Amino acid sequence: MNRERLKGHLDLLLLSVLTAGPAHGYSVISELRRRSEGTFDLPEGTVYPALHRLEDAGLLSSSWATADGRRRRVYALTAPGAAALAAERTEYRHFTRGIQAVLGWSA
Amino acid sequence: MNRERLKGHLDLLLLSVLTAGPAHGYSVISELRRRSEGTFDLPEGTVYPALHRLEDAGLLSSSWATADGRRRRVYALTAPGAAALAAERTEYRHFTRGIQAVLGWSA
DNA sequence: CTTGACGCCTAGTTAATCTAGGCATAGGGT
DNA sequence: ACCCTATGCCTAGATTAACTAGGCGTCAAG
Repeated sequence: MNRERLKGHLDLLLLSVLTAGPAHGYSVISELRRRSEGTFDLPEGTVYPALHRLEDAGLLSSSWATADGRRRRVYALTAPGAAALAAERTEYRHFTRGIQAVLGWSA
Repeated sequence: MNRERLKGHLDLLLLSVLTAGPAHGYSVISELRRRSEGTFDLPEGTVYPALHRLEDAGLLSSSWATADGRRRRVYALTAPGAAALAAERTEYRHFTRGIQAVLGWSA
């Protein structure tokens, strides 16, 4: 997948994964890869800064956890985050409708 | 429409518009706005450089025309351009399938 | 004791798009 | 005459999202 295509859609993906429940960064990456069947195999350098940004924006909250001697930062969707996700979904649909209209796809 | 979302999809849109026949830059912008019902209202500073890039890549060919005392550069899809468009469409579908899979949309 | 999976992080780079201007013709309004 | 808008083209530089390329550390397997 051409990376440029992802731009502007990353937050949608991250917030979406976290609707299933709190998760740490590494597992978010795995889950994204698993759900998309390899289409979205994002480097850590993409995901971690994005999670930090979303937390700074108040859309996620995080806390440290330890499992098997490894420390993890676990992220959870906040109420504003859920609202932002809903907005992202709406915008995404708007976007795809626009593309389809231009392409002449009735779908 | 958040502009970031467009990134990586611009070529798809431009090439798509030109499947309807040759057109000049300004009309491509209008057509994009019309077909998408205002969703894609792109600044000239976005479209003109993109058309130049596509022409440099051999996906478009251009020629000057004059109408009503105004000069226009008319762009037409080349054979490689049509092939690139087909590839773009496939990649776009791949992209949307990935998103939908992550969002849990069966669509 | 090295390799790989797990797990986190960030400084600097890249590159696509946008901003903000410039230039020119035509026509309508005042 | 003058200005404004629509039409039509262009580009240098700014913006900014995502990526590259590293770093650090734990643990289990071979």
